[in-house]
Amino acid sequence: MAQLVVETNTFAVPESKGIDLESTLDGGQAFRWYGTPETGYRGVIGGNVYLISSGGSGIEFEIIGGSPPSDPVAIFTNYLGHNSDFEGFRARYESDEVIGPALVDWDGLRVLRQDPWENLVAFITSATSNVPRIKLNVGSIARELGDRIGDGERDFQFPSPDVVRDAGDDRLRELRLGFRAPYIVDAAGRVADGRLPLYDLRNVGYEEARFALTAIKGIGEKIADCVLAFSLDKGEAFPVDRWIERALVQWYGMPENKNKSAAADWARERFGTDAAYVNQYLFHRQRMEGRGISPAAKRAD
DNA sequence: TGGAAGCCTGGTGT
DNA sequence: AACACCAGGCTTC
Repeated sequence: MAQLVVETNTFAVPESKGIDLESTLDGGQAFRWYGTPETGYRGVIGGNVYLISSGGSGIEFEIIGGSPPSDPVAIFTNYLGHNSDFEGFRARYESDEVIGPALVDWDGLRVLRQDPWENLVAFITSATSNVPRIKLNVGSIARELGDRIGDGERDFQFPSPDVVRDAGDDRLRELRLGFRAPYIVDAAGRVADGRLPLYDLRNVGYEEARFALTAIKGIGEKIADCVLAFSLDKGEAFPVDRWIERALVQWYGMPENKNKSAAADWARERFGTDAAYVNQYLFHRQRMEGRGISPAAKRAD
């Protein structure tokens, strides 16, 4: 079948100048990007395969798979998140004792605005897991249940909720999702038939949205807060894992006896709608320091 | 109401 | 190279 080839499928996004692709795309909030800062990153947003790299004047991207949308720059900019939110956060926290230095060291890190359904599945798979494995799991679901939209080994559109529901948990077990398989199938059914109005949760308050998510089996407070932060526009979301908990005690003097739930409340009280950005910077700093990667060393190479 | 065990499987370190 | 140990959590008891 003939396909119209448009030669201008490369776009520059000047307002994205300063965004660091490595920490933003491969730092634990999104799981479908592969590559390095040198080669650029290849991945899927919606029904398209993108190739992304950093240029002198901002991020440049090329659509290399799927039917090109009418306004790719708008879709891409939306995915990169709300830059105005970041500038406000930066202004409020550049003098903060803890976040201030992290803002200098990792100032290209942004909170993305992803698709809620795909993001929900990704974080259900995140339970007792790690980034490489989450990427493997999400990739398997896309490859086995989604439509091919490019010629690469990972160029598949993430399947819709009804397709995942109909696949069933035996199939997901085959795809090595383990004990998370029934959780994913259950969530898929709820989204597919509207019992969980996932996309509407962007338009309700944080508490209400969080309550709706945690009502579902397999979604506790941590996973809910990840989805709320990374795809449902909730600045108050503050996912607490062991690393974040440690960071709060170590850097902000939070009492050690708090459990994760109380720690999240403590942080939300303190950071308000900046909580999600604070969380992401704390998490990234902990993760990098845990790997012995210092900003100075990064700058040197 | 808090706390610990068990869950699937692949990454990580030795 | 193989083999423990354990992981960015949740539900259940």
